[in-house]
Amino acid sequence: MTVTVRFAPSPTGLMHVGNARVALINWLFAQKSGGRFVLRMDDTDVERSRPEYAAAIEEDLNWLGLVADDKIRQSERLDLYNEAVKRLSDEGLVYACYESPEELELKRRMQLGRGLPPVYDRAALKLTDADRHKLESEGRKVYWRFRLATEQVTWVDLVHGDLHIDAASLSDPIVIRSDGQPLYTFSSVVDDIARGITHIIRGDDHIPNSAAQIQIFKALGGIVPAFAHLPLLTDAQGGGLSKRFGSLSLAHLRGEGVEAMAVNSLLAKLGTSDPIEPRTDLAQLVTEFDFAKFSRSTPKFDEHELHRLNSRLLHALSFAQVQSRLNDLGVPADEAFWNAVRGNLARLSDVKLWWSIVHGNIAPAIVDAELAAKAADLLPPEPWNNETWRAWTKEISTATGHKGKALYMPIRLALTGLEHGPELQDLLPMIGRKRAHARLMGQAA
RNA sequence: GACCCCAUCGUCUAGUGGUUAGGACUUCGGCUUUUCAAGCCGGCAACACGGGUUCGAAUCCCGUUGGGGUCGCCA
Repeated sequence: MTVTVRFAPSPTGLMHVGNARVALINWLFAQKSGGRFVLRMDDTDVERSRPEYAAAIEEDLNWLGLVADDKIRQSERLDLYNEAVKRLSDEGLVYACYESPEELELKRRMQLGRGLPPVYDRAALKLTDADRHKLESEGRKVYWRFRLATEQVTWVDLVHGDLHIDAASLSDPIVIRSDGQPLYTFSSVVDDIARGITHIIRGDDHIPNSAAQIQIFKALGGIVPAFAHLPLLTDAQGGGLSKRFGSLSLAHLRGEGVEAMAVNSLLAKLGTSDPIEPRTDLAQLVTEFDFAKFSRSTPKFDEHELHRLNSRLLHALSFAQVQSRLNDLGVPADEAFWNAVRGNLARLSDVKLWWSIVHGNIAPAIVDAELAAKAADLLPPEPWNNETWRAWTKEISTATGHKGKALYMPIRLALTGLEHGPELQDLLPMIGRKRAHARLMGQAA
């Protein structure tokens, strides 16, 4: 059977690093197994789902490079769910209930107050046909629950190993709301069967769901897929990631100039035994992927680590890998320039700054006018090459007696206007004699 | 409250009864004649606690503590 996985976001908000990690790992596993990756929009919650979020999620996924082999929307498949419910209710595995949400909430509060687990008491199971008619004639809306078998549900999880949940500790899941809308726990299983999903890879928080869903898979006559429950990411303080939702959204990170491959590299390696190192393409992440490398404990996601990784990634990018994007930024294709400056980039758009320092017009920073003027004087005639810098600074040193930082820093400031930057040996020939001379004399050039 | 998951340097982890407890990131120091980056060399830094089992425990068992998750007509 071909491996088939799915990423099933609900389009109720922007993708953040936690969702992205689940999507990535699904995709990597599919690639590694020569399988398929299905994108399923879980948009059955009509009140919260928004088409613009669905579009944003797809945009984020494309940015990361996680292209789906197949796309489905649950809102377009309601008939499928209704038909499945009909089948199960004929078999007595799904039953009609009539409590209002408020009544259920009250029941839960009372159970909690008595120190009991807030599990549905199955009162509706005791209803007779006459009771049901009466309730319906009173205008009560019916909703449907799946009747869980009281058993120990066990499975071998790809990351956790043996897992077991006592179904008695779970409420019978609601499969159809009183407004007729199917609910996730159920519709998800129907689609997983319909699409032949072989592996469900999702967050740890779904472990209790999985127990109920395994029973639904069996009730529907489907093959129970393998499960992999990934430990949820926490923030650097160990708290839930949801608090930082906004700033950790993919859209936000992208806006900050974080590379897609920096995100992919971190998310693929965090919580695994592999060192966290930048990878410039997804193919390498695919070959390195293995569930056996994943730890069972919750890793901390550190935004600073992402930014450090982003810098390291940029420094390692070859000219060929960025050429077209440099064009998009309006920076002419120049391999020598790229190789000179890439080690100083925190984000790709920083190249624009260096391009203007080399070829544009900037104001120099003069801290030692006398030294700068002398240096301008000693500028050799062009053509220049990588040896020019060494020969020139040596002459300045002999002429002025300056050396070390006292020699180099004023010149760097005059030439680039900045304290930090690439090797001047590489930059100087690109800046050229005319600009260098003007800047050393304190003129913008 | 009930149920589930988890516990090794600051962080990500290796380790499956006998190791000087290893690596990566961070950090610190040094080298590469200035800065930044990269590279190399070196240093600091961990088995949550308490009981067992055993000749021997980071490793197996029990308990405690701590952290995370779930208990929705959300997904």
